[in-house]
Amino acid sequence: MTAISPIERRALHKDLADNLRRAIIHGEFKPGERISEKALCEQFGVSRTPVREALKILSAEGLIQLNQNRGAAVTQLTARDIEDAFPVMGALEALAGELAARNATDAQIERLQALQSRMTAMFSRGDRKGYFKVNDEIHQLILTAADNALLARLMCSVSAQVRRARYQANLSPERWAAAVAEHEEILQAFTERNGPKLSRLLKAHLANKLASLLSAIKKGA
Amino acid sequence: MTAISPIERRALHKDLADNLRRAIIHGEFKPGERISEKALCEQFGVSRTPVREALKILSAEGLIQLNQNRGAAVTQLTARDIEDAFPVMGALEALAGELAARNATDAQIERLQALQSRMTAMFSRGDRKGYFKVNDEIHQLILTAADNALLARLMCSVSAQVRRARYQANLSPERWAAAVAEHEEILQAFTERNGPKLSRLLKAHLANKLASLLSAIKKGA
DNA sequence: ATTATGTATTTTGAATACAATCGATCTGGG
DNA sequence: CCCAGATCGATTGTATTCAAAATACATAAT
Repeated sequence: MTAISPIERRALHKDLADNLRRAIIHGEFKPGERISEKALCEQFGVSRTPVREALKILSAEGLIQLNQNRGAAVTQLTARDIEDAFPVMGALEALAGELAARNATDAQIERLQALQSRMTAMFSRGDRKGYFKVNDEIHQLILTAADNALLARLMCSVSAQVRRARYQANLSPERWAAAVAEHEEILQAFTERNGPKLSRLLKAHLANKLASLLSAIKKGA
Repeated sequence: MTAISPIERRALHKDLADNLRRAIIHGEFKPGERISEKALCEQFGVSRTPVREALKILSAEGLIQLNQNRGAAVTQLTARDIEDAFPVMGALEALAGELAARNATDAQIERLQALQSRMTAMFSRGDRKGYFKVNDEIHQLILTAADNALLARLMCSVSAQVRRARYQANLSPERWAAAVAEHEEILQAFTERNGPKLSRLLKAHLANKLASLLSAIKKGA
């Protein structure tokens, strides 16, 4: 017997925006690459109207740039962009950590512990994709625990850009191992509900992550 | 003799978005008010396509909400929204202050001093509108001095919401006087290039501002 | 009288059609 | 051979048209 639930009716432009966003973040569209409306229409089998609406959304989110009469192009992440992201993400993550440590339910902390061990497993198995997935879930959980809609919105937008850089610049094995260790410490602080410590660790973790991204970007450029 | 400058060719949807954004922030569209596409078309004398594109942009910015098949409505600012904005704006402004104190040119600091006295003049003259205008210019200048594109983008988006609340909730005379005094201190810290002090003052200033907004919103609701 | 149901009107969603702009290629002159 | 200007194709911007959904209204049944 299937349960009865309200059937969701999604708008085309929303679906398109979601698909494109994921594709761009995952690097399926390369930075700087031009995006043709017509190509998208054929690819998705829809008319130009919803495609154009989706592009406007992504443009507002900063994932693509719209040039007058010259179409859309995936925004290039420069070294400067990453450098700018450092302090901003730092400030936001620190805040998220503080709020999360204060507001998290015990269930959420348990869930965090579970995710942490799953992530460690991914690492020892060498499963990059799985690792990133769990990693994202952890950050998502922290954001949920922080319980601040505005903060969530901003971090979502910023982290999309950072994730994009992460797909561009491949993670080095050394950095990966370090990241896992750092996450262990972060979890520890969380269970202690030690806000300041958590905030500091998150900040350091981020700084390390971004520094590694930055060097990778610079090497690539 | 008129100077020759490149004529800008702005896209219709961009113009529309800019106009609507200003209108919403200035409270010309009331929170919760429904926005009819047809009405906008007639008002601006354009077809629905660019109007719809503009609405998508504003929706991505969080100024309006799009309900499936039910059109657009100006987002309601709840007390919770303002409460959430507290720590976020605080973190961002603190960061902006820190960066600005480090990076500002002498010319920018001079300009800041000029703006400060203009603002004081507006206050003593009781010119609310002029005061807000100069006030915005000051915050804009700090953002410019901070020289961080990402930070600027985020603060712009968040402060748009806060400004919206400001137009909703009328500033009390006491709060106004206090704000002017606070700005004086902020300027002082700036000229001293005292980053930490600046950061602290901006944070306090913001907390006072938001607290006053919050009480006004709550009273109104 | 009140609730439910069917119909009409309005409004939004998406597709198509038309206009304007840009880039590239082609042509003629130096 | 190279460069300036015109022309053509392709792509984007805007308007119009068609389709689907939601709201409002009227009617009927309890």
